[in-house]
Amino acid sequence: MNIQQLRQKNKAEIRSLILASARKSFVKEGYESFSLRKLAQQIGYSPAAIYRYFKSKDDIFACLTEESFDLLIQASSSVTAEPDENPVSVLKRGMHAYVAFGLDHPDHYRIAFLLGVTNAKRPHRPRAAYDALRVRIQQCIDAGRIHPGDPHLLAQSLWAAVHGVTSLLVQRPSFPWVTRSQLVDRVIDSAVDALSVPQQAATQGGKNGHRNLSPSSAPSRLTKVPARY
Amino acid sequence: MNIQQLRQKNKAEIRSLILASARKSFVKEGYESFSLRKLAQQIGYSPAAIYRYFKSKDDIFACLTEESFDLLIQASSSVTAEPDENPVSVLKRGMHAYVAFGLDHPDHYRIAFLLGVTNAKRPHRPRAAYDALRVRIQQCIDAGRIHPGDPHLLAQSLWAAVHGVTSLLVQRPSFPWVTRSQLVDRVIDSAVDALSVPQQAATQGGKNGHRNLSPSSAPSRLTKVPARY
Amino acid sequence: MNIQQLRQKNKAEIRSLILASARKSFVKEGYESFSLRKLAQQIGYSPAAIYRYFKSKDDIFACLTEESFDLLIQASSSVTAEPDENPVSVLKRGMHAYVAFGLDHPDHYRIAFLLGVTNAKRPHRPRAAYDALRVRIQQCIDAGRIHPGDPHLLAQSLWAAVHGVTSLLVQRPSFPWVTRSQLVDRVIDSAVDALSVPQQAATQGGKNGHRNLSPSSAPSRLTKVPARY
Amino acid sequence: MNIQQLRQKNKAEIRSLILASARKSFVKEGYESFSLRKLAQQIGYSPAAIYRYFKSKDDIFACLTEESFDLLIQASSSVTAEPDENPVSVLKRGMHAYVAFGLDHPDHYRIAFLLGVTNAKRPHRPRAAYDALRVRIQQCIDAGRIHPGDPHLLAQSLWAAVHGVTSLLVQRPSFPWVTRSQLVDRVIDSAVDALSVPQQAATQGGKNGHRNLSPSSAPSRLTKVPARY
DNA sequence: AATGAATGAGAGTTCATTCAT
DNA sequence: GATGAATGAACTCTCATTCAT
Repeated sequence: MNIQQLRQKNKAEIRSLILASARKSFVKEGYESFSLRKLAQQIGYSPAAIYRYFKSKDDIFACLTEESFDLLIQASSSVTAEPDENPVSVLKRGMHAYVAFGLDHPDHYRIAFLLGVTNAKRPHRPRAAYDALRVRIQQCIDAGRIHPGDPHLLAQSLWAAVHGVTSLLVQRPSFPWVTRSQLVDRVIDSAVDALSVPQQAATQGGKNGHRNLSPSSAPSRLTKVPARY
Repeated sequence: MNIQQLRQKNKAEIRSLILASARKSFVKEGYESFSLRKLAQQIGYSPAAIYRYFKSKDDIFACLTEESFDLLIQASSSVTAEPDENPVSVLKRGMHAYVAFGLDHPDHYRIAFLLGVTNAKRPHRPRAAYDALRVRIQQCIDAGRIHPGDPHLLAQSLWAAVHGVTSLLVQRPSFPWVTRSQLVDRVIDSAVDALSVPQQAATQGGKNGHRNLSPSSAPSRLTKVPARY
Repeated sequence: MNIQQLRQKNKAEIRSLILASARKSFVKEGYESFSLRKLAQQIGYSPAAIYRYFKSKDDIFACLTEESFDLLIQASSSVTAEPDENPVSVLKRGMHAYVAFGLDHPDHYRIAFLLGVTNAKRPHRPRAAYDALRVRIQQCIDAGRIHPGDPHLLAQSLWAAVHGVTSLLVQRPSFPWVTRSQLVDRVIDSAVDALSVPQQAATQGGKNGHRNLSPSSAPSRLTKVPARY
Repeated sequence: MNIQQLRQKNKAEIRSLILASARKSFVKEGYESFSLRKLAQQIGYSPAAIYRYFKSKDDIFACLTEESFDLLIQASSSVTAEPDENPVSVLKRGMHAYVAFGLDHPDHYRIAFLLGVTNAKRPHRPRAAYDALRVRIQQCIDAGRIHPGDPHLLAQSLWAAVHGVTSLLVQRPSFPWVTRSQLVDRVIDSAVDALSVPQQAATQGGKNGHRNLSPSSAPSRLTKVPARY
């Protein structure tokens, strides 16, 4: 089995194995019924063995949230500008990457945002993800594509948008949502376009330039965000 | 009869007391360290006494989430159109009421959206709040103030916006947010205005009619949402 | 309902009602899950109300066993000699009455013999039933129908026989027993006949006078024990 | 291997220790006041430690009754025919062994027959003991020593006899019994002899061949059942 | 006569954690 | 490096019982 093989590996990998199993158990069974014993059983170890790799249960949780944040930050920072790509497109692609990460890894997103706070005994860093956002906004402003304004305000409002759609979809999977791509596109487009300086002549030929409320396909084409949600 | 009523009233009050204390403990100490014993101690009862008012711990949680949802729904539904008020204003005021409720009662909001899902053994109803939103959007569309489109898509995108800003502010209180009213206004304005049919001539005399990104004061003036956040 | 009507009655009857319900609950659900609360609920009273009628839970149990013994004694003592009935017949009828009581009221029998002992804090009286038996045996001896011997030894051996068959049938109802009447007849006949002075000439014409091992129908005819088992 | 065996042996021994203590506590204090906590205290363990050896309280009870039945069956099956021993003697010795086991191990007998039923959630097996009895009876019939008849009827009647005397003596130790050996001999002799084909010429010279009601010493001499009761 | 409210005690059970091996 | 054994603490929950009303 996978587990047996992994058990032969080194410490770091076993830590990862434990964390992965912990995350799964934790998200699936909820806080109350998560226990080190069950975790140990799932990975084929004795409960005591876990203490070779983690100081305590809290330590596991801390690592769990840390890891989740790292991945989230990495996912949303990994978006870099393509040659000749306009900064608004980069901004939107970053936001799509953020959402995509949350939808692709709901366990990580849940842990990072649902439990990381109440339980955390040391400060965590959603900050980094936010900072990347703010930098990209500033670049849009500098390029004259977004109306000047407090970059913090703008970044926070965009963060609210992506966090809102992500967390709703992740936490209420059984709600009768419209298709994920429609919803995500709409949220991101609304949030960004509302801040944008209209690019009347070039991009859209319509005389009044008002935004089209049917599912905007443009962002999907521009960005490389997989259409999987 | 009088006695019976008194007793029932008393019982209901004690139930409320227990629920209030439970909510506080629960939100403050988190799921793991919440226990009936501590709860009982906090309200000066023996652990066994609680069972006169609630069938079990799960029952307490169920009541907790139910109550929170009821209040949230009630808060966001309570907004009704004033005479001659345009439907977009009503929509925005409803969204403000939603956010205001979350910020005013963060415990309720946390319980409704953080734990209501993972833990709930019976389906809950964020639905009602969403439906109110959808109806208001439809009224905007009917009035020609919002571009026609799938009301579900529009409602869900607005919900994402208000939930995003609310949950971020509630869950990350220590983050260096801009002022709450600025952020909330911006998020709501962006989300709604992005969907709106421009009212060029009448409301804004500027030649290009683009929205002003400095804190929009218009909605605050129009709506009666208290400026408490 | 029956319960409602009974509730109007006097103290003694309510005591009986409680005892009856207690017996049923107790025998059905076993010792471990029997509780005053459930008992109270079953009879439509509050738990506290029971204390108007019984001092404690132990008191209820004491009364329960006492009552069972009383009924058992009464049942097996109620057999009296008919005119011209020979004493062996009376003896057997008494034994049949004992068994019949146990089979007809398994709850009473169980309580009297299964739990009355371990739990009893004051001495109980299976004695009376035994004494009746002993007296009847003595009458048989006096009539020359049973070989002389220690009446205690004889009585105890007969008691063993009837208790054995009764308790097995009562406690192991799912065992594949032969028909109850066959088994009971056989046990009583064996136990008594083994002590008896053969009545060769009159009753059985066979030269060796050995007993017939096919289901002896004679006792059934002689006695008035209902053939219900 | 050695270590593993030692550990297993040790584990088995501790299980036995726990079971023994449980049996004693249980029989002595009765069902109601038996608890894992007290049990743990008696054997010098923490309550939680017991769960390393038994899955639950019910598991302990199941093992308890199982063990008791095993021993009872083993005890009564262990009687085998000596060379030239007549089958009636074997039958009686088997019955004596049954009673002797019950008297020697009253706790086992109580658990097997008092609680094995009410409490057992899975069917238990008094059956095996009964089957051994039936086989021995059949051998007596085949040898012409017992009158032909339904072996089930005969076996059940004998079982009633031995169970009756055993359970009375075990459950009512304070009753003024005659000496145990007298009573047991009488019960077994009556039950068996009543079924037997008289062996007039050889064994008993008396012209009427009637059984002697003074304590039959014959079985005691023939059998090897210790005269300990 | 009966109840609602309350409690102290205790039940079985699970947990995170330690430590000798 | 890993385990078996063990524990103290805590859990949810039920119980018999009391007492003011």
